[in-house]
Amino acid sequence: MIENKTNDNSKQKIIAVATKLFAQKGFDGVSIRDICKQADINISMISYYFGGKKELYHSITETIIEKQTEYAKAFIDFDIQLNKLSKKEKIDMLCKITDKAVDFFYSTVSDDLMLFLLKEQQNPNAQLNSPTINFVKKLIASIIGKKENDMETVLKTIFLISQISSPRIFMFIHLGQQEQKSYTKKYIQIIKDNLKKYIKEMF
Amino acid sequence: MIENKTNDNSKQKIIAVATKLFAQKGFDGVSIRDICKQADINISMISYYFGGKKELYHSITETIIEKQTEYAKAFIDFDIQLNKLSKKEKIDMLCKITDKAVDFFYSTVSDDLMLFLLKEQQNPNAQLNSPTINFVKKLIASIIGKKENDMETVLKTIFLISQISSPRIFMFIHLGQQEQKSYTKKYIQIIKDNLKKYIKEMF
DNA sequence: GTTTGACAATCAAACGATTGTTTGATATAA
DNA sequence: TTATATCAAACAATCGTTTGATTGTCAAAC
Repeated sequence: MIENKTNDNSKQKIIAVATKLFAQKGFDGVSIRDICKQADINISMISYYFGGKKELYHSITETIIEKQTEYAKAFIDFDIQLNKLSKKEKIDMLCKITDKAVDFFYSTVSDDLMLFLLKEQQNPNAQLNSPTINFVKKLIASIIGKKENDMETVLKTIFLISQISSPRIFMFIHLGQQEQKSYTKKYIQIIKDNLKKYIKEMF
Repeated sequence: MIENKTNDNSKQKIIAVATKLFAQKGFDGVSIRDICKQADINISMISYYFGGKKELYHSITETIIEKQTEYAKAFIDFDIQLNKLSKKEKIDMLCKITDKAVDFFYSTVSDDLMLFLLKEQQNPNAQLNSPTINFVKKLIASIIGKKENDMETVLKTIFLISQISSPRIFMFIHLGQQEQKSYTKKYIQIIKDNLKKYIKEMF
């Protein structure tokens, strides 16, 4: 009584368990035997479905990029008519983006994916080039002036992006899961308010 | 012509290389053969001096705890007379602490140690319990009221601490080393100013 | 309705490579 | 001599991967 044929079930199971374990212990900290044991699946299935451990990891990475790109699409329209906007409109747009960014990180991205993303950001070999971050950079550059290579601008951008994502990361590290859930809603609003205040003070 | 006898040189060499590599690639991402090859030292020396790979890692961890404790000593005197201070004095103290914290992270802690610390913070098995963070928690609790277990207080504390350390982390990730050095000074001041502003707005 | 063949999915077992660790011999300095 | 330091070599264990056989499924042929 074993279910077979066109069984995406196993593939999804592997991805789910792998995402969780990679997020917890990193790429080198997890063996494919660990993954398969927890997913209750034969070891050879990883090579069978993905080609190997690296390819499995890469598969998860691409999922994140897809999610980020999807989220970034909301701002592509703005991107086209960026130079037509006034300074005030641009700043308002930046506030809207931060609002969306916080919502994105707290709704679309699962806890495991979030931790995975965090690990990936610190991976020196990582190839994650967020379209969102690139757009925000361009946006801020267009507000201050046209010096997109101005390092100070980039630094402020990074500072901004860090405020978007880092609080949740610290919640992951320092708080238990139950405590997280009960304070998430209230905390999201705090983050949003602080970000808007910061943006308006910045320009 | 090989230098011998009471040779701390090798031990220090191992620690230096290990700290750098652990920070870059994490505990599981580095083999003791990698460390010894880069330190130009025989493999057996790690077991000889430290007992094993885990013990070597733990040795580096303890170095960080020692540095943090030393830094935290500056506030122990304040800790004793905490309840004698007025609210305004407490807030001023918090501002002083953030100032010291930023200086600490940018002067005492080396780049390798900083990255190592970052990796360690995300390690679910980590045992790093910063005395500094604990003191800041207590301090903020005494400002708001005596509810040290109030989660909102803790959350704000975490938000504060995240602002102290996270910008530097993002500089590590997104900027080259040369760009970092040339903008560090200016950036330290930006961080300090923002932190003080945030603290005074918070209460 | 049954049989057949092709294919995807799963499995236990073995592969060579790499892991952390230990060993026993050797070299150096007190 | 004695103790510390270093070394090449071997150790068992684990790693990612591959193999070859076996399973279940479904459409086509009978």
